[in-house]
Amino acid sequence: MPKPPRITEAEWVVMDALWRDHPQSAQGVHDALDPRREWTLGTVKTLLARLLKKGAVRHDKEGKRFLYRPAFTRQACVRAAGKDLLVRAGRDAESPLLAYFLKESRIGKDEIDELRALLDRLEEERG
Amino acid sequence: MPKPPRITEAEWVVMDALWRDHPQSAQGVHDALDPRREWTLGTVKTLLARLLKKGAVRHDKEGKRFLYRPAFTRQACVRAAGKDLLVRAGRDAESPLLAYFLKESRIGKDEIDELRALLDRLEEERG
DNA sequence: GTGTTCCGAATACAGATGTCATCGATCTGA
DNA sequence: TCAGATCGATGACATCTGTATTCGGAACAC
Repeated sequence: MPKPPRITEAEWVVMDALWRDHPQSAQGVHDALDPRREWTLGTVKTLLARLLKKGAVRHDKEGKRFLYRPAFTRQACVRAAGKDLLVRAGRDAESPLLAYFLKESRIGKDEIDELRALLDRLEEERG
Repeated sequence: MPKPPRITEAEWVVMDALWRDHPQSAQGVHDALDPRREWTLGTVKTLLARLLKKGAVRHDKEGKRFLYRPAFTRQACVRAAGKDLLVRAGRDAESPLLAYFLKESRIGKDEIDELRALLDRLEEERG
């Protein structure tokens, strides 16, 4: 199972559109973007081409054009990015980082329960 | 209270050395780096200059040379980087990201308890 | 005082990134 | 069959990043 490649900021925007809905044509991705981000179709095409080259998306021909789809789940990419951050930030930063994320995130009751269960399991493992 | 600027991967390495020990000269930072990262002194100087320009470090002259020190705490920079990631990854990714961090991080019992308390407080707030 | 050493400043340069425009092929409708 | 409308491919180009060198001056060593 290959690892997700590193995805740049602009590329995340395109991936996000594809995770929300796929397969999609370049035009479809462009249409799906928040219009406040005034990208031309050309920009979207370039990003798709780069994502294709680095293996983050796949495409199949459908008639005259291509339909794109993510090659990795959002979760896998998020994890890879998270790992990158952890490595950069260093051990000393883990706990504050977690606390920060907890406070900032909008998770609801279900997720809170899930995380609590996770903590219980963690505690058990680590003794 | 200014926000920490965005810090690139190579720059993190230099910041890490400064957070560990400061103020330090460019030479001192270079000496402090893991030697497996075979950077020349020149590379370190360039990175320090860039960090200075973007306001991530400050320096004071000490005789012939400069002594550098971080302009922001590690925590502040880590948080800024974490926020960046949250924004990029999108709402859907928050919970998996948290779960991943919990599993991957090496936090100990005390931190686990702290996080549990944080979850309790969160639940209360959100109802 | 002259050579040597160390420093910061400036410059270099390839590759990554953000953003677009152009081109040639193809499909579409009159 | 001919004018548009679309596509993907390719090129463009400024900025950012990673990595390193060169230069002119200050300090030190004799």
